Order: sequence, then structure tokens, then C-alpha cells
Amino acid sequence: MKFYNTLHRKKEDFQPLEKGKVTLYTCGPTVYDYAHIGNFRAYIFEDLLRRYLEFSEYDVLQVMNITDIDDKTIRRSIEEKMSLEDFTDKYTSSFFEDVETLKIIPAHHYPRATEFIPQMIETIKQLEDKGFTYTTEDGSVFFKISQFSNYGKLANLNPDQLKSGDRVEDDEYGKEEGRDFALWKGYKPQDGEVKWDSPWGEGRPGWHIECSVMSTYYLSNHFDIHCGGVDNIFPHHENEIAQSCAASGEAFVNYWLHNEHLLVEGQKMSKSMGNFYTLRDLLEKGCSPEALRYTLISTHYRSKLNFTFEKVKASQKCINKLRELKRRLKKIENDGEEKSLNSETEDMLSKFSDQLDDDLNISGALGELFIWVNYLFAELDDNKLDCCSANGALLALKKIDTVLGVVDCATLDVDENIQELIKERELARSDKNWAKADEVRGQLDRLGIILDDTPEGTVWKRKID
RNA sequence: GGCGUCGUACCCAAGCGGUAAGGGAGCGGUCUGCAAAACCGUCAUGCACCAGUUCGAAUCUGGUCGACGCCUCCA
Repeated sequence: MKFYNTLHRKKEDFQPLEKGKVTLYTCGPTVYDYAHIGNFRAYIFEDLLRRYLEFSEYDVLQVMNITDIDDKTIRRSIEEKMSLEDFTDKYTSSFFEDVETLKIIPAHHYPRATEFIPQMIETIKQLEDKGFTYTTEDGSVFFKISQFSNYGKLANLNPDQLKSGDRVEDDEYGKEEGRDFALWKGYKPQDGEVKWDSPWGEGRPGWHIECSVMSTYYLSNHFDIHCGGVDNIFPHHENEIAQSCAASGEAFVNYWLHNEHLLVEGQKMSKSMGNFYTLRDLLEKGCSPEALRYTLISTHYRSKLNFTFEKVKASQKCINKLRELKRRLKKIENDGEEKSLNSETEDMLSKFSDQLDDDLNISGALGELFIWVNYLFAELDDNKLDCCSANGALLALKKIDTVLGVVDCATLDVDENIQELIKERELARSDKNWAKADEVRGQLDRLGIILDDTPEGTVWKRKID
């Protein structure tokens, strides 16, 4: 298995620190609003990574942080006249609901920054003792980058050139150099009720320290993989490396994986452009969670993904095709016990994983999958598939879906009213009352349900747009 | 200014020196009460452009054009 490691800007063979086990830290949400489709690209990429590692029989321990303390959560909670806790609880729950909707496998731990203040203070003290910090008049503590010689390695930036820059105007906490970053922020009136006691006075932790502290708390000082969006490479991850290595004196993360961003209809997603979508927005527009999942998963994680409704529609068709295959395979499964993977199926499985072994080359893997799907449909149409092979194929499809997570769907039931309509139409059809049958088809169509009359009876599925 | 990514058919997209995977859309057929699905056939002498290296290049080198990202808290 190979991954593109941002640290060395090349693909590298993946060797976990402990054989058969993977320690994985994935940057999570800042809970100040509903997560948008771009956020989910990152979480879906991380989910693909998690699922594929487990598919490859690694025992994965995954941690995802919940950032519930930063400028945005404080500002918005004050605007909403809510306590920080109530405010962030609301968006944390909505995040978990969305995770479930998208069938993202939950991380083993979701630490919240506010639950780790003592540990963060402890780490800052360690850094202070080792001479990596300085304190300013307002009770803020900064990390002194000039003390850390490896600074800039991940982002491939020259630290000396970070000294000057038009965008460095932020001297609000009185730091010595623009490039230094806050470990602890002294209390300011705009923080409202949000403050904790510390050896440097009241205040709150900086952003970067939370990930350093929470990742190493669960995964130890040195762990395998750390993921996030490309925008996190600098400064967030660069700063994490500096803090963590300076504090522990050990290596921090072996593999840094970053996902590219998402565009919507070719444009950067923004509220002013009117192309800013949360998961809820898209579900309301009729996109199914599986189609969104497929859309987000099916472009390689290091390429920009142009999110379009055309792509969601194409994704839904691919999923329908896989579900149709499953239905037809099940039909000849009959007595069910005997299974064998025929050579085509074995071939597909091995090519599928070969592709994903190459830095999660999902397009290549899906290509292999559909070659096999087409082969199976042709066999099924010719009645050439024995039940042994069909059972084997079903098994393979199930295995593939542990990675994709789009075929099986718990919410594929419709309300009773719709079931009644389908029965009504079945009756009309057996009476050859075609006018009535077509009327019902039209009725269901308006409800977003498509009917397929198959030799085994009528099946239905969700309309694509 | 510094660092970096990308340009393959109508759309998406693999490919990493050996003669263009796969998906969607389209078109023509088979099947069907109608439809859908599925199946069969069709769909790039060419991979932004120009040179070069090579027996051989979408793949390597140089250049040109174009799109984009990061350079202090945005996944």
C-alpha cells in the first residue's frame, strides 16, 4: 500500500509503526455552523481511507477532534445569545447526524477541545520549560518559531520569508514576530464568558495546540497517519509538528495525507455566490445520501472535485446499476449455501485492491469494478451464471461495498400510502387496465418514485433528479 | 515575488515509456401493454500547443499558452 506523503511530496510505501495496526488522526469540524459539502469531502476521504485500511485487514484506531473553542464558535454563540456549550452542542449533534446520513464510519474517539484544557496547559508548560515560548503583557503565550529549526518542512516554506508579508497584520496579542503563533490567548472582553484559569492568567487555548494534545493523548507521541484538507498544511499542521516535536522531543506523524478542495459548478463555494450547500440543502434538493457519498468518493482525493448536479445524477445511476446487479444475483441465489469466487470475480477483487493500494486510486478501482459488473450482466442475460458463482459474486459485491458504502441502504422503504398505490397498480395490470396502471405510475412519478416492471414483479426506486 | 498543482472525447475520469480503462450523456438495435432496467453495437489515428530524447511518448526533457491553490487560524 502506498500513500502520497505531503511531508516528502511523493508516494511512499505504507509501513505502520506496529504491524497490523494503524493509528489515525483526522482533522474534524469546527462546530459553529452546519457542515457543508466541502467539509464532507474531507470526511468522506478520511472514511474511504479508514474503510480501505480495514478492508486490508488493518486494525485502525481513529481519532477525530471537535473544535468547539475558537474565534468563530465564541463570536457566533454570543450573537445567538447562547452559552458556548449549548451553541457547540447543537452543531456537534448536527455533525453526528450528518455523519450517520452519509454512512461515515464513526471514529473511535471524538475529543472536544474544551475537555482537554488541563492537558493543553500542561503541554504549554512543557514547551515553556524547554524555552520554546514567550509570554506577552496580556497573558498570551506564543510559540517562538526561531527556536524550532525544522519549521516549514511540511509546507515547504522558508521560515525566513514568513517574517515579512502583507497579510501579517495580526499583532493583536502582541507577538514578537508575525510568524509566531499563539499557544494560549489572554482573555479579551469579546470572549464573553469564555475563559479558563491558567498559570498565565485567564484565557483560552490557541487552535493548533488542541490537535497536538488530543492526537497524542489517544495515539501516543508518535503515530501513523494524520489527515486534513490542503488548507491545513499551512499553518495548522506545520504548527502542530513544531509544538508536538518540541514538547515531546520525539517524531510526531509518519504520513501526512491531504485532500484537495471542492468546487461547485466550477466556482469556489461561497455564500455570496449562492452555491454554498450543506448536506441538508442537498437532501432537500432530492439528492440521495448514497449519491452524494458516491460523488464525493469517486474523484481521487488529491484532485479538485467539481461538484455538479449532473455528477450526482450520474452517481445515482451507478448506484442503481450496482443495486440492480445485486437484485438479479439474489434472484438466482436460491438454496444459498454454496459459494465460489469464479476467476472473473477473483480477478476483479485483486485488481480492485491493487488500484486502491496505489494511493487510493478510486477511479481505477471503480473501472475494474464496472468491467466485472458488465461481465455479470451479460452472463445473467444469457442465463450462464450458476448459483455458486452468483453467490460468490454477491459475496464480492458485499465486500466491495464495505469500502464504497453505497449499495446497501437502510432507508429504502416507502410509506404505506405508496405501497398501497403499487398494489393498486399491480391489480390494474393483471386486469390489463393499462390506463389505470399508467395513471398510478404518473402519480408515483410525481412523488419521486420510479417503477420497474420485472418478470418477478414490480420494483421501485427513487427518481434521480 | 516565493512554493506548488493541473490541462485526456459532449461531461466526469484512469493511465506513470509499448500503441487510449471505466462511468454518465448521445445515437442505432434487442426486450417490453407502455415505460424503466439490462443486453448488443456505435462514440479520441489521438491525450493544451511547439520542439527534443527514443525503435517507440498522453507518459521523459526544454519551452509556450491556459486554469488553479498556498504564503498566519477556510475541509
